[in-house]
Amino acid sequence: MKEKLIDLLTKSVNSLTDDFDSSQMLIERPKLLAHGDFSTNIALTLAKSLKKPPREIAQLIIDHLDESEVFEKIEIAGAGFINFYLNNKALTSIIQNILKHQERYGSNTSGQNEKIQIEFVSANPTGPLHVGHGRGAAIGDCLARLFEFSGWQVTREFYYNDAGAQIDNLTKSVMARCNHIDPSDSTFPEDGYRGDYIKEIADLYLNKQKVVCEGITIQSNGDINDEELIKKFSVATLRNEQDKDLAAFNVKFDTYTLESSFYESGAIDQVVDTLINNQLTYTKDDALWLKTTKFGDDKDRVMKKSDGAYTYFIPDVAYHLNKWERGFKRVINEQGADHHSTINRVRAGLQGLQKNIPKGWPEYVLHQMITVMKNGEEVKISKRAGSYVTLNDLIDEVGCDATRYFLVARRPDSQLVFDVDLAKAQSNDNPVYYIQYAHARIEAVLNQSGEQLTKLNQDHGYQYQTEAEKSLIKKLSEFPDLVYLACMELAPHQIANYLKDCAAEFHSYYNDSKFLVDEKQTKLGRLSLIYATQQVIKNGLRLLGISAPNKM
RNA sequence: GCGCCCGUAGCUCAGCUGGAUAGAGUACUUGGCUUCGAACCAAGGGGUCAGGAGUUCGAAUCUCUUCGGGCGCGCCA
Repeated sequence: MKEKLIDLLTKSVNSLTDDFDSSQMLIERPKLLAHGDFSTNIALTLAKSLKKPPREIAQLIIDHLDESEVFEKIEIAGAGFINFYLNNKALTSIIQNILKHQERYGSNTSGQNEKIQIEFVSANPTGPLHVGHGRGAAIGDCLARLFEFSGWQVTREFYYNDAGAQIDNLTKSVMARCNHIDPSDSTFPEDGYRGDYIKEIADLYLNKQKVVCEGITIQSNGDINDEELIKKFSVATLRNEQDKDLAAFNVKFDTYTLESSFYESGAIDQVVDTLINNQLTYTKDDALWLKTTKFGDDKDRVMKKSDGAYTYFIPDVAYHLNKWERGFKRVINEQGADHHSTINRVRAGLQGLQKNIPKGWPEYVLHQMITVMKNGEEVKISKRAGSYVTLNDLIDEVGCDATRYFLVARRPDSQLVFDVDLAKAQSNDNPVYYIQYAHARIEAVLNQSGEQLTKLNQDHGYQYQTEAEKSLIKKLSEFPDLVYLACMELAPHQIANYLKDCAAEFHSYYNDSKFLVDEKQTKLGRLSLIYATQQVIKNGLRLLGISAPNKM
């Protein structure tokens, strides 16, 4: 529809002037129904070069427009906007188009089946997932769904930092608990993790339990001095916990990659050798440095510490090289904004390998921190202090659907305040129920209609004329564009907001019109509209990973 | 001090590549169920889009600047 309009307008304008850059032409969907179904500013942008008043140009464009069967009327408004109003045939075809494509309505093939990897959550296996990880999980998973819907071959990946200093801290913490050292005790490891879950792991270990992670069984022997075993046991236990939480959050991953695997495969040594060979390193203070400033970083970074261990970012570079070698031309990393400084380093390290990896690769979506409020006070999230708002708690108390909606409905880069009491107390006022209610309400009407649903996608000849009807149809027709945009802009929150608007249009229509009327044509016409609405809501909710219940 | 993000209604937040009268939820005040699901709808009040300057037909949106908040700036990840 839009393409057709662009085509018509371009032809018209070309007959008026040779000097026309079609990129200046903006076709939009006006917010107000009174401004039509489509609108263009073209006359305004041409005013200067043609040296004529915009409204006069607008009239000329309309005069030169090829007759189209799609529009009921075309008018000039305001400073020189041209507004297009769809006729009934076009409105009906929008509905029929939705009913024809069903669960594929809104999808597109812009991805051309290219591979894309989305890495998200990637929490360290040092504690349960908290609300911040939940935000990452919700955003990352919705992005993945958006890309799938846009014709991409998506791989969801989770990266475990199971090597490095934080794992040593974890191990020491569990060992301390095995020795019955309380976190308040002065001999408890200074950088240790103090949460109660550490004690639970220690108890399991002391009771000689076994833990199975990714098919590998780790059997505790209860030996409180077996550091290596305690490490493996703790990491495996926590990974299982995290996987369980994610499963409860309706998030699944295709692949898991372990930081330790790059040590074992020698990939890290290779990266270091390459960087040394490319003469991008130097030694200072007994440490090995990488000249990341050559690639836009604000200072050089230590690769290898004076004690011989690598800093975290070398494994990160090796990991991303691995992603590149796996053939992902697009990689999106979803992570918390507190990690934003790694972006430059990872990209710099990759450039330093001189393997023709694009400068802006990989892409990043950063979500801002969440302030958690409880009992009117801010809860500081700190794994080390053991104060927590776990994702698991939220799912238990607020529900998976509501939690997902809440965490994905805001722009990733807005700092959001998650008031736990409010989310619990007002769970019935959560917008997600408003949307689901629309879906269930339509289901109830369709059930009582006594009509075969397959009859609804035949031409019934009904005239859509009320504001509520036109406004709802317009909203439904925007869905495919919106999906495309949300995907391009890596902004899944737009889907959430759209669904709320869409549900509002429906509820408004519901109170405005009766569907189950005697007059057959009216009944079929209206039912097909709400049937299409239900389909769009269902498709949208699926993109958010939220259920679309028929009853609630 | 330097870098990134943000500042929109009392509160929580939308506002698409600059467009027409800046929107929604919540809270507050009213009205609407003997008939398709009231977890709903309709109406009302509530704004210096943090302040200032610039760019242009046109700015919440782009640029600069001041102020305010968050995050990062480690041989932690």
